[in-house]
Amino acid sequence: MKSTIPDTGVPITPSAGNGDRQENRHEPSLHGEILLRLRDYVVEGNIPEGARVPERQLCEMLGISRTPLREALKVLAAEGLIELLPNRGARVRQLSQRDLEELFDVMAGLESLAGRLACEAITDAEITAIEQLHYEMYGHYLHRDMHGYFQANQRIHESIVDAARNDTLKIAYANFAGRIRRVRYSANFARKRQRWAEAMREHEAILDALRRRAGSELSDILFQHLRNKRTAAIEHLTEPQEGAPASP
Amino acid sequence: MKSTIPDTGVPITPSAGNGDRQENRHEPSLHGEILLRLRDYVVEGNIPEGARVPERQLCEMLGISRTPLREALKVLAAEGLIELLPNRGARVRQLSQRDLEELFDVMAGLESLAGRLACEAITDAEITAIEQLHYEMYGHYLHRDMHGYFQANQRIHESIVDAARNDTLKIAYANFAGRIRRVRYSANFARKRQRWAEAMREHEAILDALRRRAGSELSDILFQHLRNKRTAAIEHLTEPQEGAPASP
DNA sequence: GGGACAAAAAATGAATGCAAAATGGCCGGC
DNA sequence: GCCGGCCATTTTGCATTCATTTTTTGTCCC
Repeated sequence: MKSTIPDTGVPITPSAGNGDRQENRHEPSLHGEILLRLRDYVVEGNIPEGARVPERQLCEMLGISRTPLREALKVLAAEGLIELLPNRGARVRQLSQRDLEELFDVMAGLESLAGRLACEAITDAEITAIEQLHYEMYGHYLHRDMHGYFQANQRIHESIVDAARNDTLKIAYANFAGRIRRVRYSANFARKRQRWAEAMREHEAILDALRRRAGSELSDILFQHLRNKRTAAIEHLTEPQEGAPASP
Repeated sequence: MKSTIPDTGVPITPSAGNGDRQENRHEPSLHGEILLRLRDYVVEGNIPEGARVPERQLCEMLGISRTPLREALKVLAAEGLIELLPNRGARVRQLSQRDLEELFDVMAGLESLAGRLACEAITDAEITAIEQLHYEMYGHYLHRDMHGYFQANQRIHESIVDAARNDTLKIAYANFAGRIRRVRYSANFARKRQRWAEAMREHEAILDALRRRAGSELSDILFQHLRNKRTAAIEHLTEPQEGAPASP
């Protein structure tokens, strides 16, 4: 069992992931490329939590020298994905339960904001598109298709963020979403039947408020929706035997 | 008029500023020290917007080599304070009006969230302390003491964020606050009499909702409060001749 | 005299080298 | 037999050096 990073030649996902971060619009620089690849690599959970990330190994793996790697590590540390212990290297950040609660709440706040802003500017066409996604998601729900449900769900929330017409918010949202991506996955997969139905009802309410452009109301609903997600996720973490994790 | 950074020996404020950023709890490392100093230096507006920040000059100024400086620059770029043009160095980021609007809205969302969370956990003592600050601020308002008013105002908003019991939110809030600090200053100093009175009324409503632990309501009020601030700030920027900027 | 091209100069991006601190193993002591 | 201190090795942090790109300047031609 490899407890650290494999040293095969350049195995990291070829940076085709998100691609729309802060300053990374067109990245010819080695440092930027490394940053994107490392971020994806960490976000996707390729390194166990709390594991040491030796610079040397990463350098060999990426085929670069330590300078650009260290620059990328500093940025990732600033983003909260890893932590740098003085003279003792970088570790993948361990998220305590408290950290997760905080992150979920911040995400809730950002989505809540997104909903409020979206009500100011969203077009009927965009709402129709979200309705489309909603029905799609409902289909996955009926078929008990967790994966499809999860993806449609993600796209709905992304659509709301997009409709907010605020790139700064979008970037911040993506940043925080990255930090809890692993947990969100497992939380969704571990969703119990009851919570699932509840989530569907909440999404109905979200759509309703969005149609009426009721910003303040939508803000409340989205916050509570994320709060409930948080509760489900934390419950899953503390009692993982209850919800049977789906075979991935 | 020095349009760039002075080259006197180590003139940057000696890092005694905030001190509670992300990973910077106890920073014996040179890179961390440089990061704090550079961040303060930029946030305080010592470099004109859009100005080139030559590495060489900064290195001489700080008495260090280029490696830790470049690491700090990458982090500042990730934070959105500066931007790195490929092969053409670092510039202080120019904030367009749209950028400012977006930033204010995100701040509004974070404060809105902070208010909501604060209602869940705030103690009577904390509310009393905020009331205290409120009366202090009111005194400054009566005496037309802009500076005192501004400081009390800041402390009230900080207190609400503290009461949210969410360090992740606090860090994000500080990060965004740093980006618009200069503008916030001038916006507050340019505040017209009418807006000032309005802000006081809004603060009354904030306190009222806080006392009643009305999270959802407080969330709305705080968002609108920041929205109004945003409007005032943008107006000031587009018609700077109306509000007479204070002497400093 | 003005504009375009080219070469020099400077600055950036990345790699390497060196000192200090940490990790791990070993030996001696209890 | 177990624990603590000491030394070798590894790793980190920073400085220095090398290569590439940009910018400037000088010159030539129109």
